[in-house]
Amino acid sequence: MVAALGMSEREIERYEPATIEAKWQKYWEENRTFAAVRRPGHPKAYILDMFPYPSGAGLHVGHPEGYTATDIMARFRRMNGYDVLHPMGWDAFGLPAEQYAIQTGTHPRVTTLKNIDTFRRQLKALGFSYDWDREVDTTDAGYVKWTQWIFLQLFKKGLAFQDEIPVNWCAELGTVLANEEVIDGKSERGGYPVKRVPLRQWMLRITSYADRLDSELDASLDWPETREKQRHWIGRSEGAEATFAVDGDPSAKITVFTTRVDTLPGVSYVVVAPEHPLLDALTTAAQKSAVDAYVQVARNKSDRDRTDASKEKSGVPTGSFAINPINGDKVPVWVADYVIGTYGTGAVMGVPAHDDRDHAFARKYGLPITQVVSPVDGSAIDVAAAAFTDDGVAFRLRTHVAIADGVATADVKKAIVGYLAENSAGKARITYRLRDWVFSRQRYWGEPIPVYFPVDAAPGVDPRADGAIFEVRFDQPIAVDESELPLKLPELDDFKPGDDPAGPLARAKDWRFFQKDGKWFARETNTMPQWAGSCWYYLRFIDPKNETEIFSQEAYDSWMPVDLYVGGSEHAVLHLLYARFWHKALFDIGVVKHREPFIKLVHQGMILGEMEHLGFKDSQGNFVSSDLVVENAEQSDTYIKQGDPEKALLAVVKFDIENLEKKGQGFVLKSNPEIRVLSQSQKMSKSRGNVINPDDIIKKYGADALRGYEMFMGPLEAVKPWQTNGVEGVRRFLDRVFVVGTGTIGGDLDDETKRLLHKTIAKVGQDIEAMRFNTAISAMMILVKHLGALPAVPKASIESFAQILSPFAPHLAEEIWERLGHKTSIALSSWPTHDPALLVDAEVEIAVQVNGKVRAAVKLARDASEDTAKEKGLAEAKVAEFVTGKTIKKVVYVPGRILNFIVA
RNA sequence: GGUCCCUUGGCGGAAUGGCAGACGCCGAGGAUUUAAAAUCCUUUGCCCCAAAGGCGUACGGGUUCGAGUCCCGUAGGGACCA
Repeated sequence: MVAALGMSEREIERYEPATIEAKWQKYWEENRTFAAVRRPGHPKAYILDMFPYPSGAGLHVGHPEGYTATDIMARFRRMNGYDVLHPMGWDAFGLPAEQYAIQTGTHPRVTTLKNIDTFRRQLKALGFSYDWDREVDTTDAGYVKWTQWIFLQLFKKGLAFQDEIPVNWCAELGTVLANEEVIDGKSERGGYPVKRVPLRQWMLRITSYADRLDSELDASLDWPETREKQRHWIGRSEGAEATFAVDGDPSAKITVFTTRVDTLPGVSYVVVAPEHPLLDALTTAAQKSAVDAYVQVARNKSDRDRTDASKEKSGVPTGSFAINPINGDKVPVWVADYVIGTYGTGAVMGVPAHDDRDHAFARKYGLPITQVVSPVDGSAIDVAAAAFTDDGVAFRLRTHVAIADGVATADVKKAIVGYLAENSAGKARITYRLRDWVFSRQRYWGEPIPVYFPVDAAPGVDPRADGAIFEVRFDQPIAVDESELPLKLPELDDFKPGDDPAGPLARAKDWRFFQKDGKWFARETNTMPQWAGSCWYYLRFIDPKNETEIFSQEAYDSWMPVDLYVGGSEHAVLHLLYARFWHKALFDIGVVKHREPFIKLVHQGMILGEMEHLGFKDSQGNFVSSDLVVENAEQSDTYIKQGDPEKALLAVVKFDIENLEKKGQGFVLKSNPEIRVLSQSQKMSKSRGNVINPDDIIKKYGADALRGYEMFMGPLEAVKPWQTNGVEGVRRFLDRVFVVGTGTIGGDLDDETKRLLHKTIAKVGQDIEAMRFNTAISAMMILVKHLGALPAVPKASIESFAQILSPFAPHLAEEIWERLGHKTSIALSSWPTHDPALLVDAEVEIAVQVNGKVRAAVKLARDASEDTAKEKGLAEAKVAEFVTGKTIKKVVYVPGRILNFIVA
């Protein structure tokens, strides 16, 4: 090919990404090429990445995946005349810097700033078109000020409040964790044990937004399945409350919540939670010791353990009886820990015939099981054997209000709710699974909560003195005045949490206590969780340096809402739900003008390590087929033989693909086809040693190659295994681009090249629009191969090609663009136009089938008539062979697509 | 256990219901080279020496002139929830 370009005599210049990339990164920075500027009359695009936590490990290959995708979108929009806001910043509060501080004494700020520098350098090396002048850092005082300001707005609206609640206290981490940060009784981060203890906490009343967080997740948002995940998390359920009178105690009433109020006539017992306020009153003298003992045990179990469907349910009778409001039945009242005190009403009705959990409970304790719902055929069911939990029709109801057999479940519900409402014994009610958000952390490295409390002490007592006697009036919180924000963290030498749940800030006495008008006050010593800063950073990017307002109205109107938001699906529920909650609260006080912040959401799929083939050997050195091997539950990445009582660890042997062959769905050893191996790609992790460092890839292949490969791997949303060979493939493509783009330029555009060029321009544009980057790259590869085969590359074709390449491989595209004689950045050029007339070929090749089997292909005018097509099709020898001597029963002809002869 | 998603060559993946496997990787053969690397060309789903032909999108059914694509069921995998 080089010879074809007439360059064999000359010194051949090699594509050197290191030189080109550094040159253009410097150019963009010096020229502020990507400054976000709003021009009248232009559309806008706010294209946002989930900003990273700047960890000490630096960038991993997952970051450039989503970041390249948004960069392509941003560059594409700019070339199409949009004003683009494409910013980057740092979610920089968080535990690792603080843990490091505890171990080494290095201030978290020092660690954080160092890590940010690393991340910034790495991101700049990838050539992303961020407006770096808008960088935000959640730990920066200028940012913390507005995080605290939002907290104060929530506080003033009654959305931030204190509560003494049983929380997940992790002594090792020295902090309280949110329910979602606790997995199987251990902390998500670190795996330390978590205990339930009552503690004063700041809470955010997210539940008061539950209905809107659910209902406003509507079709106007272009979101993936994440929408459903959030719906499940919020867990709206329509049901009813029913109030049971307590037999012999006119003052006591037990209200239960149920989604199956139609089964109220089938209640055999009522259960209250161990935390239920009436429990003491309900417990008879005879049952007191049993109930007390039961409550004692239940107290230390987590909600998750208590409600785990796979665990056996337990309970104790209270000795009292309740009156069923629908039929006057007397049923026993039990206490059981599968009912959670803070959920619903803290009490449920037991209908063993129609609920699996109640069924198991009734069988265990010998409670009656009465069928009140049947399938639509009205049949009796053996409910003693299993619960019938489907909707159906009424079955032999005994109720104060007459309901005939055969009435549908939905109508039974209405009739019963109607009766309950009329008799003040219940009503329809909607509940949510969503809980209020525990918002305080007993840590140092977070935003101080801008609240203080009066201190009660004898006159002259200084609460800072050792042994001083005083009381902090936590019941009288006072908001820090907005003019005093930001409330900065005190300097500490010792960041250890200690065993005081008040947190390390409690030790900074000169910071914590202050005098005003001669009276002592104490600051809140809890800090905010890491979520706080990320709840609103997208709002700060629009006006990041504003010191007097959170942002200006002009900036808001210029850029909001976010048009495209790309990030990992691990944030599908929490971050995105919290951010939506804050946004709605800000909407209600008129700070923002849109109900939802993120119009379109995309999750990039995780990049896994390279595929591995693992064989297993037992202690005798014999291979064990992988279908007889299971992962050892006690230690990840270790394996044991299925059903081995000794749980002896198997030796793991990595195999090269050369030693394996395909059999069925997997691979077996060539040397012994009975032995299957485990073929898998795993998450990248230090311990597995399969981590790919982007710096190494850039050094060896260039940033453009890394960007291109990550986009070429497959669909953005898919989980994909890394293949370093694939990077080499993309690098070869870029090498060819360089040769073509710097070779002999000239000559006229022939018709075939012209058509291919226009088709490619159109396809790449459409593919970018739909974020199908892999197929866009494939189309460009085809074009480059064609251009490379020409004796000289027509200037118009290489110019347009450089432009469509530029969102993907911006450095190389700029270099070619400049060598073609352009003085301004290709990033500021206009996306090339294509002629739609050139996209459709006048003549097309279509397949000719006989009985659905392809026998030949014919060239036909796109709009050829059926008669012409038939004639041409039958003229093909292969077609004739299969048609001759048979009757043509039918001809299917779809112009430009298919010709099918149906013969008998 | 529930909900949702997925399953296409040796690998990553393409395919508005219309010629399955585009593009890339790996492999094979060739050119170039003193030799190698790099590069370029050819080839590359399976069966069959080859051709002709047949078989092929996890498996079993169905709808359709035509199914990777739509419907039902089964198996396997993943995510979230419990």
